Amino acid sequence: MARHLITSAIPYINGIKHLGNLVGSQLPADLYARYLRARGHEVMFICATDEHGTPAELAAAKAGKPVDVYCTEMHEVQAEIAAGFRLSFDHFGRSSSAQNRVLTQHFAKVLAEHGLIREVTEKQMYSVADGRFLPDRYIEGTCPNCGYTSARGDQCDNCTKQLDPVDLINPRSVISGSTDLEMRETKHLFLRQSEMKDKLAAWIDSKTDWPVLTTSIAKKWLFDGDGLQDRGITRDLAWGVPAQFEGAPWQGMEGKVFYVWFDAPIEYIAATQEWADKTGGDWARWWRTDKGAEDVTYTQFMGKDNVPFHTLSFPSTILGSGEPWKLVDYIKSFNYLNYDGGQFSTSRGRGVFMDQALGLLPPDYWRWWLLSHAPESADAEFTWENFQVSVNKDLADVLGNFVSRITKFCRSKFGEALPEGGLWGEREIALIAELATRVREYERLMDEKEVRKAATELRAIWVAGNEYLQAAAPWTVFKTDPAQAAAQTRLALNLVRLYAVLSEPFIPDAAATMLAAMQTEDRSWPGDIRAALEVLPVGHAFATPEVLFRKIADEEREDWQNRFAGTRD
RNA sequence: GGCUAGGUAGCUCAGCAGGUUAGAGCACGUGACUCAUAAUCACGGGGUCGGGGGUUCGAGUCCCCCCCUCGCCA
Repeated sequence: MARHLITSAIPYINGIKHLGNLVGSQLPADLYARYLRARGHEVMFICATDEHGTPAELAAAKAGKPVDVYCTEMHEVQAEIAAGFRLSFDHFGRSSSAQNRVLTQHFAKVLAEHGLIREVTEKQMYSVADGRFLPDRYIEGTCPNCGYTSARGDQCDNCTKQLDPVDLINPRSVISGSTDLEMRETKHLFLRQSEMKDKLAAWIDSKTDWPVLTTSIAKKWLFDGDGLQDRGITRDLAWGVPAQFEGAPWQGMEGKVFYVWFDAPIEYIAATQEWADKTGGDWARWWRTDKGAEDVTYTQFMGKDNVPFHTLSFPSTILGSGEPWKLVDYIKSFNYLNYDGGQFSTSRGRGVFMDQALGLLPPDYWRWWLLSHAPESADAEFTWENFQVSVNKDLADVLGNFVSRITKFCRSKFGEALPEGGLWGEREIALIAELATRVREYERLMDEKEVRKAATELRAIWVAGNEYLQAAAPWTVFKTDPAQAAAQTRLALNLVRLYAVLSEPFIPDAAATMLAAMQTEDRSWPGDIRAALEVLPVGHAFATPEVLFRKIADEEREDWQNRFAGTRD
C-alpha cells in the first residue's frame, strides 16, 4: 500500500465550466484517484475553486452581490456539479480560505528572505472614475493599427496586433466606460523565477517519464528568447490575499493583493489544511517531507494552459522557500477538447456546460465518453454523432447488454441465484487466461495514467465476456446438458461482479448498480482471475437489474445538436 | 513570423530501438446465433501511412525541404 497525493487544477470561480475543462483535469484526476483507492492505496484527492482576481470582482458586480458572497454561492454551485459528476474529492476547498491567506503570505515572506522577491515600480493605467488600476484587457479603445473601435489594451481582436494600453486611441474603462484615465506609478512584487532557472531546468530534465506535452511547454518557457522571466505576483485589487500584512518584509503595498497564479497553487496545500481542520486529519504528512510525506507520490492533472504555472512558477515557490515541502512527482497534462468543429467558448456559450450535461444524461455517460476520448496526444473533438455512437455501442450494447442477457437467461432457466453443477473446461480456462492478460495490461495502463488506452483495454475486457457467451452458448447447452450450462452461467454472473470492480473508476454509478444487482459488497480488486470468478458461490442470490444504460435516439441527438450549437441562455 | 503537437482506412485513433502481407473501434457487406437493450459473435471489402527529396539491403517509423490543421508566443 502506497500513499498518493492527487490534485486537479482548480477551476476559476467565475461561472460553470464546460466539458473541455472537466476532461482536462478534474475527471482524469478522479479516474486515477478511484483506481488507486480500488487497488488499496491511501489517497488524498484535492481540488478547490480559484476565487481571487478581477474577473470574480466583475462577475460579482454584474450579479449585484458582494464578491465574497458571490464566491460562496458559486463555490456551492460548482461543488454540487462536481458531486453530480461523482468527482470523489477528499476535499473541495476555496482559495479564499483563511488557511490559504496565511500560507500565501508565509511563502511570500520566506521567498523574500531568500532574496527571491524584488520590488518593481511601473506605470499603469488608472481609472479615476472607477477608483482603481485597470488590467490591460479591461481597457478598450480604437486600434491604432486597423481602426477597430473595440480593441482591448492587450490585443486587438480584429487585426490580432498586440497592443499596449497607451497605444489605444480614446481609451476607456471596460468596467464603467469612463475615459478619465491616466498613467500612474504603482509598485509591485516580482518573483525572481530567473534565479531559479538552472535548478528548474535540471529538475525538468530529470523527469524523463513525463508527457512530452508537459516537458516541451516547460522547456519552451525556460529557454525561449531571453529565458525564464521574473513575474509580477501582486495586483492593485481589493479581492485577494493582502500583500501588505503584519511581519511583511516590505512596506507600501497597501491596497494590493497577490496575483491569482501565485496563491492558486498554494491552495493545494491550504485545501489539505482545510480538510484537516474539518476532519481532524493530519495535513503535514501529505505535504511536509520532514513530517511523513517523504513516501508520498504526488501527481497533478491539468490542461496545457496550466502547465507553465505548475512546472515553473509553483515549483519556484516550493523550491525557493528552502522548506521541506512536497514537490510534484508527475504532471499529467491534456490538450484541448473542441466542440463540433470549433472551440468550446465560455463567453459565447458554445458547447455543453457541466450543469447542462447532467440535465441530459447521467454522469457515467459523460464520464465514459470524455475519458475514452481524452485529449492526450492531440486536441480532441466532441461531436454529438460520436458521443451517441460511443455511448450506445460501448455502454449499452457491449457492457449493459452483457449484464442484461446473462441475468435474464439465468432467471428464466435457473431462477435468480447462481445455479449448481458442471465443471469448467477448456473454454473457461482460455477465458481466464485472456482476462488475466488483459487485466494486468489494464492495471499497467492505469498506473501509467494512459487514460484512452486504459478505456480501450477495459472495453476489450467487456467484449471478452460476450465472446465467451457467444461461443459457450449456454442456451443451447442447456437443452442437452443443464449442469454444464449452469457452470457457464455461474461464470458469466461472476463476470458481472468483476466488471463492476474493474469499471468503477470510469463509471461509478453503473458499477454500484451492478454490485447491488449481484447482491454483493465484495469490491476486492482481482488478483488471481480464477479466484475472482468464484467469489459468488453456488446458490448466491441476485436481482436482475433494470437496463444499465439506455440508448440515445437519433431524434434526441439532433435536438441536442441544435440546442447547443449557438449560445447559452 | 518563431515554437509545440499533429496530418495513418469514410469517421475517431493506435503503431514508430527502421524489418515478413500497416492495426483497432465505429460505419459498411456477408454469415452464425436467438440468452439479451433489433443486442451479440465470426468473416470480409476498404489505406500510394500530407507532398517531394535523401540515408539504408530495407522507412508511416531516421534526415532535409514544402503544404495543411490546432494551440502557445512575439
